[in-house]
Amino acid sequence: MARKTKSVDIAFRKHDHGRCQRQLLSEARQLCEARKLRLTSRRRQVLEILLASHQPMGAYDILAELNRANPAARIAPPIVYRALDFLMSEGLIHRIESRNAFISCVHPGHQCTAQFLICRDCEQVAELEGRDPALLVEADNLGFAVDHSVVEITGICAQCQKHAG
Amino acid sequence: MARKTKSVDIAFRKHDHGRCQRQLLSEARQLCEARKLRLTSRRRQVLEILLASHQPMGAYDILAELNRANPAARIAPPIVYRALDFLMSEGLIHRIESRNAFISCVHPGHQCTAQFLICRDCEQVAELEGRDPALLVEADNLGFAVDHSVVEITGICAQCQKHAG
DNA sequence: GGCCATTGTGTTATATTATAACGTAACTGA
DNA sequence: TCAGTTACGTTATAATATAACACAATGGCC
Ligand SMILES: [Zn+2]
Ligand SMILES: [Zn+2]
Ligand SMILES: [Zn+2]
Ligand SMILES: [Zn+2]
Repeated sequence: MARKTKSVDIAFRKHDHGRCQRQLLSEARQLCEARKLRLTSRRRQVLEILLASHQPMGAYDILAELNRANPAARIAPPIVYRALDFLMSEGLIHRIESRNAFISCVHPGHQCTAQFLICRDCEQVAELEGRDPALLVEADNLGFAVDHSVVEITGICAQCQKHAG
Repeated sequence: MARKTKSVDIAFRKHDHGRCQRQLLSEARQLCEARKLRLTSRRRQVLEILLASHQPMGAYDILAELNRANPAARIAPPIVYRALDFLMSEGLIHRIESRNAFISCVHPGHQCTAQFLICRDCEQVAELEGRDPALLVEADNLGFAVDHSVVEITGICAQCQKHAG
């Protein structure tokens, strides 16, 4: 099997993130159009805030950003959580359970099982594709019907190891 | 490789849980003695509350149990969280990140990477042993130094599928 | 266009989960 | 018994998330 690192480690490599951002937003638009869903302006705002980086953000950080962008409005938590629920349900963002945080998906619509490498130094998160075969076989042996999986690996990314070493 | 299901699916099978409980408490005692650690009465109380079932419990549920057992005391959250931190640091319990809950470890001291199957119907949690080779290879390719992993699979266990079907 | 059903938004209040900060008690080793 | 350390207790508060309800926008239908 050839090694695929194309979209795997984007967060940990230098890349044209402006392009990356526009690309992902455009994919989100297309995906919603195809599914007859409304990517409303609030939802788009929240998505754009998450697309601004490959780092996870807490709901209240997103809330603060929203309120900075709309100084007149005084937006409250439920608005953010509802937008996040929508974006998660469509696979446009993911929740990082071990951080109570949210992050934009780097391959929206793939319906893959998301897996994350989380650097506890630089706080960047890389999203990997694929499933864990061994674990699913084991689940199968137990007659367990898988629904959703959370795979989050914490450690130190290559970049931060260099800086420290 | 032979299939090992010995301790893998204990939470999803009938077993003598009284015995299971006593066994795990005894292992915890031995482990703390070996490591010159103090399994104080508070810590033991919290562990025993978690050992009472193979279901995850929230910190405040544990707190309520503690206060039920000690009606005179009025125990406060930090006491519970400190006991939980101790028990986690020694691998006697695990945190279920996707539930903000805690569960007793079924093979304390193994230093394994814990992996969980979580039934969203009966709420039981089975702890599997082992690591995900594919994912770790990928982490390695990226020069990522793994520290800690969270693997939580949600779905419906065999038992609950039967009841529903 | 007017109507209805549905979906999305805004608002207030509150629930749930977790920690900071600080003082006291218990244990440990000399 | 004393000092150093670890664990416990207490108060207050931070951080995360949701309930409940009113109103607005949208979309299909006539
Ligand atoms: Zn990018
Ligand atoms: Zn994704
Ligand atoms: Zn048992
Ligand atoms: Zn374990």
